[in-house]
Amino acid sequence: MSNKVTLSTIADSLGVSTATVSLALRDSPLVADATRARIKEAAARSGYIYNRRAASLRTSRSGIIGVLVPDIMNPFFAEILLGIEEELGLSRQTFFLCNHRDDISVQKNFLETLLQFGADGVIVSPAIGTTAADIKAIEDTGLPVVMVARWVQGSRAPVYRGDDKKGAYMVTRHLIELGHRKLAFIGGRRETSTGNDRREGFLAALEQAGIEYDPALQIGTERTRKAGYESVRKLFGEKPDCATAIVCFNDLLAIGAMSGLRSLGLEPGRDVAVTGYDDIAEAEISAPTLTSVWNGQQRAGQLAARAMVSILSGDRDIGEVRLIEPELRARQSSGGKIG
Amino acid sequence: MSNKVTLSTIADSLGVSTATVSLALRDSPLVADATRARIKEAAARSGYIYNRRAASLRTSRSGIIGVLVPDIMNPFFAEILLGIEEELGLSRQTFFLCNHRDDISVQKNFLETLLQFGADGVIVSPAIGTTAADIKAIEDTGLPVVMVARWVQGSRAPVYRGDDKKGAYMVTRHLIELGHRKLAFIGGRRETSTGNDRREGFLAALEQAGIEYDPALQIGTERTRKAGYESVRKLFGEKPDCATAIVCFNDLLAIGAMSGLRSLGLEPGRDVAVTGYDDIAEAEISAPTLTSVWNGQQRAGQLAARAMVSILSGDRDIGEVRLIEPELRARQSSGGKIG
DNA sequence: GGGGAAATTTAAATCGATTTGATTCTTCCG
DNA sequence: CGGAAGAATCAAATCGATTTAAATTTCCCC
Repeated sequence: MSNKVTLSTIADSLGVSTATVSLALRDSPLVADATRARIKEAAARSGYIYNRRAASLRTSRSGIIGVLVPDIMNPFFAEILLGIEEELGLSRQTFFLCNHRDDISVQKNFLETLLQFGADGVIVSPAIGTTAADIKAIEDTGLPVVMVARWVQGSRAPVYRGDDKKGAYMVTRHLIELGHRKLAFIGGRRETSTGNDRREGFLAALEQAGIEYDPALQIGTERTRKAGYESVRKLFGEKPDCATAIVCFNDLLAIGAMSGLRSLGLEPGRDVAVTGYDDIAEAEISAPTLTSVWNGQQRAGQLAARAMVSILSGDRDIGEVRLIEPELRARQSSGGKIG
Repeated sequence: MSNKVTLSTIADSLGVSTATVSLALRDSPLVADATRARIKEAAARSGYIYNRRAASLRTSRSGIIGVLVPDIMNPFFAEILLGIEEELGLSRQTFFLCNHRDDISVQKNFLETLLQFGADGVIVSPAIGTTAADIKAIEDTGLPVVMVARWVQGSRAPVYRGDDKKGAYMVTRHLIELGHRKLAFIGGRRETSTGNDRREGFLAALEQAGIEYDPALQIGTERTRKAGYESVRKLFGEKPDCATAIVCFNDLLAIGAMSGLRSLGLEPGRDVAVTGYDDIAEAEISAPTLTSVWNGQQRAGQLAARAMVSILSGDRDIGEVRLIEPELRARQSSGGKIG
């Protein structure tokens, strides 16, 4: 209750020095057990609040880790966050979250703020337009950087992510094996590494099957349910038979796409096959259930966080499992397993 | 690039005192224009990074606002965050986000951390189980508290939220006017103020219409898509005609519920009416489109943030529009407007 | 009981920005 | 030219915890 309890308040009340109090509270073996007990008791009783800014000013360690993601509303990134949260919680690190919305100036501002607060490290899924030089600039200030989900051409910072190209290849191949020859691809914007990689996987599968690709069937858009809905209405609104299958960049688009198909009187999984990517929780309970690719985003978040913790504790070896093996999850929407 | 640039680095290089540098960088009218220009130029050139912990140690103002929400994956809270973010961005405040997952110990830990960092204020949507005494305890440390979306019985901290009772009444009434007499209610857990309020609104509408309520038709569960899906399968799996309409606590449940109905061969909006709550972006593009209640969550976030900013800048009058008027958004899923 | 090793405790410097009261420098007018 | 008012700058204290070298106490054994 009393207005400001500091180390010296406690020290004075007990007739010891602040040095002793500081050491005692941090369980230093230097102080006698009896003294430690007295001090801890006094601290608790007086409602002492540890002042991190003072401590961190002195030690230049803040216990803060910055986490930047493009879109927390997107379950893909929300699941990454879950993984990060879980792992950082274990080592009692606090994190500052930034939702940069792929706006590079938001990202930049936040990084600046992190520096001002003396953050210990950054875990980032970089915004569209981030360059290797940008990443380098952060590292040059002494802030270790770990990337997650997205990577940046030319940067040597560690990245934890699913193998997007391989996963996209797998799901496309799945559709081709079911007999589809006219495949649309939605949401593969080239500006992000994931967009590029998944697109490449898609094209690789087509090429391998000798299918020529029709660029008109590729709509690069936002990656929201709404975008999926609208893209499908645009594509199929005019020509309902333009394609028999839709490969979506992610599950959100796929869910929107299915809704879009229905609004046109087409039944997803029967009239048109639809696949997603990421295998978010919703994929299992959509109607029809959604064929997707498990991408291990939660695991990627975990690994990235663990790597950061290792780096901060001085390890140089931060584990080399950085590319997560994707898994196809065939469900009703691709028509592969209707019923 | 040089390793640590501080105020005195700059001061030395220019042959002035740190006092002058500090004042100049903060645009104090005390320093001469020419001097200010020289100093700013030197700061920029040397890559000076403002050290907030040092500043905040001295001033005891940190520029940090803590924001706590139950679940960032839930679009309802994500939209609140959007509002908060937008508003705080305007006044260049940083915020620490905590996703407490309705775990009261997570909430407690985070509040402790905020105190240690010397946060200036807290905007919170309290976890289940939070008491007025808990809120009081925070306020007693000198941290101003503003609540959003949820309120706590007995607490006098300002709350910005939609009028849940009224909204639930409106949507239930809408169904009754369409002729429904057997209404189920999903997700109205009593532990949160929103759950309670919406449930009361629902019951009020029934009572007013002279409909007796069947407790078996009320399933209180999680508030996820998955829970909606499963609840419906439980209710309608055994007795497909147990109800003709489902009032869901929120849109997520409603979307899951529609999916659940479909999986049982029932068509939402035709065989069974479904309504949601919150009017999240997805409501408009689900198939069928979802009847919901606009709850103004983004606006609530904005207002809460604005109130916090006012409080911090010393205003005592923080505006009294704290209860947002809900609006019914009738769409296809309630069968009120099929086609 | 003396001496030295081991165990405790402490004084004081430090981290970097802010702020106040004092000092120095300008201006300008009588 | 003297000096008062105003402008610009500065020295030094301060915020609160950490840390190191030094001081003090305790302990043990001969």
